[in-house]
Amino acid sequence: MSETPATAEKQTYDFRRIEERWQPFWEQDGTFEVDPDDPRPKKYVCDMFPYPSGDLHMGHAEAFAIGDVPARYARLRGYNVLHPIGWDSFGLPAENAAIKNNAHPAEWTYSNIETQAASFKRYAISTDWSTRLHTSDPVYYRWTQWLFLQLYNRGLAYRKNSPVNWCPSCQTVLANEQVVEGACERCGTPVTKRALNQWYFKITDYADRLLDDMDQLQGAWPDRVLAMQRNWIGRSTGASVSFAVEGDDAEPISVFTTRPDTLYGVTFMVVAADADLAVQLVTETKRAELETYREGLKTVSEIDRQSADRKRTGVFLGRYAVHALTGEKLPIWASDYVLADYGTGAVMGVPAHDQRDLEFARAMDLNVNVVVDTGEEDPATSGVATAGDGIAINSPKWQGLAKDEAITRAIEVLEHDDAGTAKVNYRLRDWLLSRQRFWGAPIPIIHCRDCGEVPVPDDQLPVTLPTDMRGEQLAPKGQSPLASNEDWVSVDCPACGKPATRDTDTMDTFVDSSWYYLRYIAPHSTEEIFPTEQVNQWLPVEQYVGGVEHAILHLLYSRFITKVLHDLELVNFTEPFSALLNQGQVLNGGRAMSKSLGNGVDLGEQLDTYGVDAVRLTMIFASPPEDDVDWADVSPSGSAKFLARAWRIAQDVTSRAGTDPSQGAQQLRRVTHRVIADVQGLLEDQKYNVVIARVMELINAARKEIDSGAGPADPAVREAAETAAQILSLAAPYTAEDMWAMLGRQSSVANSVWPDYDEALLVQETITAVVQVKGKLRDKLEVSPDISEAELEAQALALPKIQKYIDDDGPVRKVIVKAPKLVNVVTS
RNA sequence: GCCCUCAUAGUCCAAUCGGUAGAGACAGCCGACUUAAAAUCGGUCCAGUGUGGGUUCGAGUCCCACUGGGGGCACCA
Repeated sequence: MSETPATAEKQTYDFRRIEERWQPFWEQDGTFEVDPDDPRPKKYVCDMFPYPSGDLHMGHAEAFAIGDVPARYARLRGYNVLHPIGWDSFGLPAENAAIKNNAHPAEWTYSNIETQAASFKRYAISTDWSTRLHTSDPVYYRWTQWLFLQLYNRGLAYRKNSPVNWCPSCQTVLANEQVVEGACERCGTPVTKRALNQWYFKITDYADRLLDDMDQLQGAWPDRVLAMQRNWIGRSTGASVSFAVEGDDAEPISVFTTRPDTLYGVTFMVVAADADLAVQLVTETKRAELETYREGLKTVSEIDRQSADRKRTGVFLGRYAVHALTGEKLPIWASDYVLADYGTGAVMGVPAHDQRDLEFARAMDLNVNVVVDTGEEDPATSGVATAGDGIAINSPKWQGLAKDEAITRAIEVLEHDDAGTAKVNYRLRDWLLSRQRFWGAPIPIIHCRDCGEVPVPDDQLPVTLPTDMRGEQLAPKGQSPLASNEDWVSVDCPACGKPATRDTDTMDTFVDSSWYYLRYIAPHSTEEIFPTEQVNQWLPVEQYVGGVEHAILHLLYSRFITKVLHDLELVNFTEPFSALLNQGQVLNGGRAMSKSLGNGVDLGEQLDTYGVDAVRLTMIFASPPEDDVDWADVSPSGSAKFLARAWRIAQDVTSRAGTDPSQGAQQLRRVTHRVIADVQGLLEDQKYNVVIARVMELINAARKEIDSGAGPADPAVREAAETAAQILSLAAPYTAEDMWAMLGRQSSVANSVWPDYDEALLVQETITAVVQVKGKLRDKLEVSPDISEAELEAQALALPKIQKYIDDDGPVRKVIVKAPKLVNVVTS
């Protein structure tokens, strides 16, 4: 903390020395701890918490460097900042490691967490470590279980038997969101279907609100994320239509259609072959055929089933439906091209105007009735269904109407005849949350022979995982390893006291992560899930930062849970994250880093070679935060060079701390204040890369002033150096802190006061006005910034060059003047 | 097929309201310092904004069409 007199011997910038000096300082000083009684306005900046898979990698380095910028800036602007950290510490990799190493998943998990925590401290994230939470701690998952029971009590958690996505490798079910192109998101194994009794959250009840509340997020969340969620929810409007079924006791079949105007074109009905409905409808003579068909489907992978050029297959069920309007007989078929879990699992076949139906009709030799004239070739001969707009034909009750009017009319007719109604349908399915694995929060339900499903009473929570299961005992067997632990499974029924069994499934880890941002407010509370009053003060999260890979899963689930909590009156807001920033990926050579490509870059090595600050600065400077960073295109050594250059400016300053800058070199002061003003706007706009460019500009200007201007003693140089240290503290905390100390200011720079810029210094003494003739630049003028339009026009027209153009091009038709920057002379 | 998004020097990227295409950096080249090199300092080269139209006095910026890259959804009736 020397005064660095001009005569003192200069040190060189040594990032290792600086890191070793300041990391312990921040920890002892409690620089980033949150005081709950702090009266200043609150700001909550949150990074998506990491999964503890080994040590931190380049992706973490980018995400957390970016997230730290708004957190640190809010601090400098005088906010009481909450910037917490935790771990998403349940999940399959821990279990796989445990099986391999004959250990308990907790060992691998908590050891990795410690490694990551140490790396985070080295990486100097401005975090309050007392907020730290782990979703695998009983003190946390007790409340995950409590949350489950709240949903259960509201009828939002239920069990149903239905065909589900099954990953044969992970030996567990998968949510729809976890199936990517027919394969398991985690391991890439083709997913198959299996009928299982599973737990679901009724997220579909919230489909409308999840969609409509996106209006609040417009502009504050990336467009593509909103688009993806909209896509995923997939609202489509149309009608439900009921078709009577021939036979004594047959229930009518209800279908959903977006094209009720094509009703007269229905020539057959199709039900999903894997749905119960098919079994109910089939006649005895066809039963065996249907069973054979259904058996065959089980072996077909999702990828094959979805391939477009597959042949249409199906079984006639031997039964007929009755057309709702014409009374015509319609054969009922079962096929795998109809999905059991969308709509009602049945469709009306309109081969003329739906490609899938047409292909099916051609394969099964069914009639094709054209009822919309689109001016295209007859689908029956072309093989191409005409799905576009057109005029209704062969449709007595809406003959001649255009598509939209025909749809409206068709719904009126259906409602009048009691045969159907307007209907909205969603692509979104209920959230399948049970997993047949060990390392997750057990579902707090007890199954009793007499009482059925019984929730675990509140005072018996948490239902903890056994701590003595390890290695092979955890191997996947198609049901949870917990099922084989009889001591754990056997329990007295809380309702009747008789012997009963625990539910042996565990919850999807997305349940854990759907509410952790609320828990950060009081991570150690054993009394309640979170303190509502304080949560309402801190939340919604003002800036949420994380990767776009969570655009649907985590973010949709969190939005859903927040709405449920709102309905339970536990929070007073309906959206958890007011603003979202998706940082890009870190690539190397144009591609994601991966072992198989051998292009991985080790974060630890980068930190050892260039220092923490240089790596952080590189991440931020490389590109706008939402763009990818290609490590092959950037220069951490260049960043290190710049940091040394900035650091030397602070070292060169010879004026004393507290020196009044007002008499300092005006030119440098103008730069400094311009930079402060610009940087504020850039930070608001999340253009963090440009912020760094501005500090570089400031450092360059200060260097010039020291070497060939007013010299190191000038107060403007100190002002520039202090400003640079403050801005740099957002991205390069070690260097900034050391500069701040060298400048004789009290640490920490992280809690310093952001400088006010002086408006007067932003005003230029003269400004360069451009003079155009017909929009082309022809001359320039140095003018006062407050010149009048008339004066500027007069000066511009008087310029000899401009006169010459006027003479050549003909008379002046119009002069556009935008004082003080531009004159455009329009000649004819 | 539908939807979102991007395209500016060799490279990564800037450019409030439509108003001088360049703030910053990497790489390159030249110079100063040095016995030499490194480090440092200074200087310098480099595009008319993917293509074609349109609006305008004026377009990187707004509109339309197309091309190319990235991403999402897709047998969803």
